[in-house]
Amino acid sequence: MTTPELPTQYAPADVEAPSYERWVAAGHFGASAVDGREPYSIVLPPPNVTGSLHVGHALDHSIQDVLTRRARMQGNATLWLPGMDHAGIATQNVVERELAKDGLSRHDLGREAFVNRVWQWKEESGGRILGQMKKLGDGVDWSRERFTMDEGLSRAVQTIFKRLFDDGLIYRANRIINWCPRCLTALSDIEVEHQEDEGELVSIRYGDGDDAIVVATTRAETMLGDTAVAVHPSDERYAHLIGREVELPLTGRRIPIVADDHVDPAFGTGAVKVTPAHDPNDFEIGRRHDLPSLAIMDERGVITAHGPFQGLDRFEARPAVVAALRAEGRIVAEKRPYLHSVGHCSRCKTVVEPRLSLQWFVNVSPLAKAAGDAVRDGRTRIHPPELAKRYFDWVDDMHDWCISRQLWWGHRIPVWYGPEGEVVCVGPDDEIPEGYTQDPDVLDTWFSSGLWPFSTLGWPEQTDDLKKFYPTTVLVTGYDILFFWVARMMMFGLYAMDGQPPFKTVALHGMVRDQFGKKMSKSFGNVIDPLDWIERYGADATRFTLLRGANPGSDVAISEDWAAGSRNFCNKIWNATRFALMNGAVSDGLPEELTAADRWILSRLHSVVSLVDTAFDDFEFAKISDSLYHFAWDEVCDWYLELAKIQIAGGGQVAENTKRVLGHVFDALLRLLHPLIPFVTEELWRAVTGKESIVVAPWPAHDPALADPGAESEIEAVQNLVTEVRRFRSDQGLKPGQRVAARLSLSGTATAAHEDAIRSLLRLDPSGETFTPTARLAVGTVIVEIDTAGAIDVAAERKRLEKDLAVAKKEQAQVTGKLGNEQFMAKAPDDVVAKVRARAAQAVEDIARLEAQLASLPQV
RNA sequence: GGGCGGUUAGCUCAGCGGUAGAGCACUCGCCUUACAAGCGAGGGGUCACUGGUUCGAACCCAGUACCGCCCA
Repeated sequence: MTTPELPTQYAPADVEAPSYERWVAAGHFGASAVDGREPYSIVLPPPNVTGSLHVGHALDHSIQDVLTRRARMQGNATLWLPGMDHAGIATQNVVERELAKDGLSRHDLGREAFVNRVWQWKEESGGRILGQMKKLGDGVDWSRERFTMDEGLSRAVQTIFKRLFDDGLIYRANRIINWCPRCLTALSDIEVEHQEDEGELVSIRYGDGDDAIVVATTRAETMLGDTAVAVHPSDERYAHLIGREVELPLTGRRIPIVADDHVDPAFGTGAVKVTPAHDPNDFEIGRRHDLPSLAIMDERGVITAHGPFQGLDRFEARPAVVAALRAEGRIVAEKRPYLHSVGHCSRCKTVVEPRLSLQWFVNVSPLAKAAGDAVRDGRTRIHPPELAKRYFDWVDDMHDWCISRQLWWGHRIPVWYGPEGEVVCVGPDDEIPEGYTQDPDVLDTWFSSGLWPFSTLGWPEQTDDLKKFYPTTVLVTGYDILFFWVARMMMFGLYAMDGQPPFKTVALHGMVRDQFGKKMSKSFGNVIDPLDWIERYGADATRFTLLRGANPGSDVAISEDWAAGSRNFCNKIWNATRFALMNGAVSDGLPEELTAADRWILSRLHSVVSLVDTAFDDFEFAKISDSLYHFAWDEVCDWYLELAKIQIAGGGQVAENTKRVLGHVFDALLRLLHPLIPFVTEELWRAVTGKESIVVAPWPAHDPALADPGAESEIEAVQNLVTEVRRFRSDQGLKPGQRVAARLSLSGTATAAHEDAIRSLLRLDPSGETFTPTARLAVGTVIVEIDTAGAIDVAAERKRLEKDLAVAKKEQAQVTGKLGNEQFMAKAPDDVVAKVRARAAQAVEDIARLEAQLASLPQV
């Protein structure tokens, strides 16, 4: 490409899709198990096939893309493996809603037809996500795309189920589980969201006279299923009642009063009703006292107990029961509203009903212990480390995991029942015994996504992929699913892979929030669609905005303004590179002879490479983005390009050399930026180098030999001088373009060799024969005399000088205070004392200079 | 109730023992031929509060207040 083809504004839409297609076609993202280089592997946390990518995914994917793009440039055998999970409940819900539009339920279709219907939906919905990933620029290996319901992954599910079953770690039991009466399935503990809801607390008197006992409840309707009242064994108020029976109102049943250690005597009246079939704690009490469990609701939460309440929904039954009790004079107290914690289905927000039912469970204790130990002994590192505690709290106190779901969409439980009640767990290659029927339930989606880091690599076969890429290098995900998902992968990975954890590092990021740090929510109307931003600002700008705010483990606030800022940055890079190309920048190695400006920018480049490399070690994407942003904009664009203009304008060998330095700097800068903003850098880098793709270019090497403190201080001195004089010009109302005559006394200072550059940057003409300065500036030891071509604004100048003088005097006071402090002089380290001494000297000099300048101002 | 994190410029956040920083927003001046998605200059902070440690604290320690998150 030749320069004139680059327009003055970067147009992401023209560049993104073609670049992405070219990358994929060239096979740049493909990984190979026979690649002899160091492996670097990441498995993408699979998005739900039902959903679409939101801005949180955009952050998660951007981070993984940055890591893998850099790893690839560093010469690793790099794998980023994409895929989706089947999201059992969510997907089934979506398809059932579709059916409901036609007045159909899944039962009308039957299991097989329904599942086929879901597969159809999966094709549609999954395709949308893939398209979104391409728009973001995700450099994933599409040839390895996986889906949790694929044949291979299903085989993995069945294999591990059988192995756990045979090891006695999977069992079936009648337990109180979390039940969603709308989804009609069991849920695990973590699929229940607790929130403070307004309810009621009703105190009910059971029994009469001496036998009367008052219990308090937020769920009055469950009293229909009470089979006891419990009190604490040492509670003297009730000692005389223990072992006796009391009549349960409305039912006429007589129930025992039992003593149980788990009753809190300080809560309410100290007596609690016991409903073993509808409350997990009561279930335990029931077990300890051998109480019957009386179920009073069906799977939809409708009362089945005989009597006037039969057929009422649980929420209709509640006031009805209270009213009936009140009519009998049994309501002793009522508190309304009463704030208490209520569990909701994380999928549909329905209030969860504890329900006694027969379900499959994983005995997690040995698995969870191994998962904790792997982090404790450093085989897996959680980053940032503060979040490891949350992980430990969870795995060290994990309850058995209910894995059966009463759904049709998912991996069916590989257990078959014989006519005589035989139970057989069937492995993928086992034969199913004649006449047996399969368990109707499917497995929790997390059961299959827990296998993701190795099932996607071909497990249970010992594939080359598995050998090459497991354990994966790093897992990138939000801290919110540390125990939903990460802990499960740890448990299964360690179990299936002989104690090898699935990842060397777990890098956690935060949630994406709006510009005020508020959570994004549809009802609040502050949701940002990443695809919308990609269209309006470009994929690079979208990514850069997210990455620039991404500090390890902490939330990321973003706003439209910042996306515009990122777009501006991309445009800046675009134009700067365009300028370099217009001036003949070539990247074919550095010249022998370098100017101070050249050595300065190379020194700065070297130091930013080192800074970026260090930040990568700790996943400090904000720091990476920020240092590159400032290096590119403040140092390359604002100063080096301006200095290079002068060097090129001078012609000769220096001009030729400058073109090569420009080429070198932009080549390196674009490569450093590429993982963050892949599209614009690809387009520009191809133009600068004429090579095929930056995707496979090497990551810039950190070269300490380029460090040049001498050049740095020389150019800094030039910058200081130029800034000071610009400030004077601005205060004096001189237009930026207006040329004025000046006399510079630079000899003996660090700026001595740069008069041409200084004059050019400041638009100062040489002082001629008739030069008569109207203003005299002292910047350090440099004297600048200027003919401002008119009367100078004395008031403005006085104000400026007085301000500077006040600052200098404050500094002097502070610093001399320190030097006069014996303790400080005795105890502070030498280098600090030396620094303070230097500051003191500087302050004295500044004050003298500023006072002299003030004195020389004409009196008004 | 238990735990974790936070409180620094108008907003979002860096800084974590030795001269308070960035982006955006704001003010002023500029279409200075790479870029107005830009250039130059500028204003703005008792670093939540109270004690302590230290020659020295935004930074370390203790407590208080408020905010957020996780778990029960």
